[in-house]
Amino acid sequence: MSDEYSIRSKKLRDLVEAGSDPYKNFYTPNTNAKEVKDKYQKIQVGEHIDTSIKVSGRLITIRDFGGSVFFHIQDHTEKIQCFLEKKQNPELLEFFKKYVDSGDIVGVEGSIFRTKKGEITIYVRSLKILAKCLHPLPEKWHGLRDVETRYRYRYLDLIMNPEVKDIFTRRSKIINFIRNFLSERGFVEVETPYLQPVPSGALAKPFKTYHNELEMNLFLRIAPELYLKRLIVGGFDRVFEIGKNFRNEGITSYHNPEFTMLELYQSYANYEDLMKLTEELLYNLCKTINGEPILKLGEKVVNFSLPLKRISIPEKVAESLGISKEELKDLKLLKEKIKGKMETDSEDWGEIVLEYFEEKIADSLDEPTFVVDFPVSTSPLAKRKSDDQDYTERFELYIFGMEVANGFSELNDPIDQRKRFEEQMKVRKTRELLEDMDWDFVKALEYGMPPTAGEGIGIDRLIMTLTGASSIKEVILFPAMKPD
RNA sequence: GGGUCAGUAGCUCAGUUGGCAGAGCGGUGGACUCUUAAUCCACAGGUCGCGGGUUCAACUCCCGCCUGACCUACCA
Repeated sequence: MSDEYSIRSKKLRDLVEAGSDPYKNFYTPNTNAKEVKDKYQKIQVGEHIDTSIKVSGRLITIRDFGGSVFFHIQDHTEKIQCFLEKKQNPELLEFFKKYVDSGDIVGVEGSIFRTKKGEITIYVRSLKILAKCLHPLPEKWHGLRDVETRYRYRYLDLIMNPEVKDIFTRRSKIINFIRNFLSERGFVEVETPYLQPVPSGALAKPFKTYHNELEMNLFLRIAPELYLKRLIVGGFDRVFEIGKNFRNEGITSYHNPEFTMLELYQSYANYEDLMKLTEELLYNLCKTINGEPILKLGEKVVNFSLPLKRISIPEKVAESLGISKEELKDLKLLKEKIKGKMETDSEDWGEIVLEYFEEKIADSLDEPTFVVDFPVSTSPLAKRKSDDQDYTERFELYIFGMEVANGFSELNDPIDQRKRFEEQMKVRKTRELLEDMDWDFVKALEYGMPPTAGEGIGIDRLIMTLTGASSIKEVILFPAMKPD
C-alpha cells in the first residue's frame, strides 16, 4: 500500500464512502481558462472582482502552504491558477488536502483576483472532483520526454506537452482549410473503397485481408486513384478525397504504414493548372494559419510567396554533368558522365536521369520547388509533353528535400493503359506480386475519360513542413509501433 | 535489410577500474496563508529492458533476444 496507485485508489474508495462520487456525470463550466484571462486582463494587483466563474480541467500542479493552496488547472484552452484559503472555506481546504491529487479532473467555482506576483487567479469558493486520476503525472519540470512513451501513451503526451496538442490542432485547421479551398473551387468530396479486390493506383506492397461472407481476398488500398478517375468518367468534373492509404513497407521518419493522402482530379485541366492550384492552395493556407506566406520554424524558413520556384530535371541534370540538354539524351554519354559520381544498375535512360536527380539534387531542395520534366519511362500514367516526347506533363513538389505532392496530366488512352497494365503484370510476376490488375478501370477508360489532371498531396508530410516536425510520428496521433 | 546509440524508482537523469542501487521531481508524515520548479525536516519507493554466460562478486564484461531513436539501404 505504498505505491501511488494504491494511495490514490484508497482516496477514491474513501471518497465513495464519504458519499462523494469521484466520477461525476456532468459539470457545466460557464467559461474557460483563456476566456477568463482575456476578460480580466486589465485588473490590478490586489483587485478582486466579485463574480462567479466556473471552469473545469485537469489539476496539474499544487503548491501547499498549510493555510492556503495554489494550484493550476489546465483545460482545452490553457492553464489558469486557482487559490484556496482556509479563511474562505476551512472544510473545502481540508477536503482538498485529503482527497485531491495532481492529475485529477476538477471543477472550480469562484471569483477573480490578481495575486501579488501578478497572476490572474480564481479565488475558489467550491471545488468538485469530476474524475479521479489514479496514476501520478510525469514530472512537472522536465515533463514527458521519452519519445517511445510519448507515442505509446499519447494521452500522457498531450497532457504534459501542450505543443503536441498545438500540432494536432494545426493539423485539423490545415485539413479544414484544404476542404474549404477545394469545395469553393467546385471540387466534390467523395469517398472510395478502402477495401479493394485489386490494390491499384500505385506500386506498393499492400495489406491483405479476407471477407468471410464473400469468400474473397481483399486489400487495404494503396491509393484511391483508379476509383477517382472512374468518377471523372462518370461525369464528375472535379473530385477529391482525403483519406488513408495503407502500404505494407518500411517505417521511417517520413513513412508510416497508414498515412493520409489528398487526391484530386480536375477534368479539362492539365498539370500546369494543377501547379497553379497547388501554389495558390499553399500560399493561402500558409497565410491563413500563419498570417503571412513566409513561415519561420526555428532556423528553417519556408517561403510560399508566388510563384513557387520551378526547376526542370533535364536542365539541372545536364548542368550538373556539364553537358547540354541534347547531349543528355545520349544514353552512352550519360552513363560515361555519371561514372564515379553515382552507382546504378539500371539500363534505362529515364531511370538513370531521375535517379541522378533524386540522389544529387532533390535532397537539397529546401524551398518549396516544383520539379518538372520527368522522363517518360519513370511516369507510366502521365501524358507526354507535346513539344518533347521524351518527357511527361508531370510535376512533383519538394519541400525540405521531401516529396510532398505529385501530379500530372492523366493518361486517358485505354489502349495505352491496357498495354501498361500488361507490362506491370510482367514486372509484378518477377517481383512475386501476383495480384491481378484492375481491368475494369481500363473498361471505364474505354467509355472515354475527358482530358484530366490529377494530383496527390501527402497530408502528413505537408503538415510536417508546416509545423517543423522532423518525424512523421510527430504529426500522426497514433503512429505505428511494435507491441511493447 | 545493414550500421551506430539508448533502455536504471511513476517522471527526468547520475552510477568511476567489476565490489552495499543514487539524486531531483513526484509520493507519504510533519511545519508553513501570495506561491508558481514554493521552502524546510523526516520517511517510503528498484524485475538496473528480457534470457543466458564469465566471475568469489555483474547495472558494469561476453553472447542472444525485445523495444525505440538516428544514419543508411529499399521505396510511383
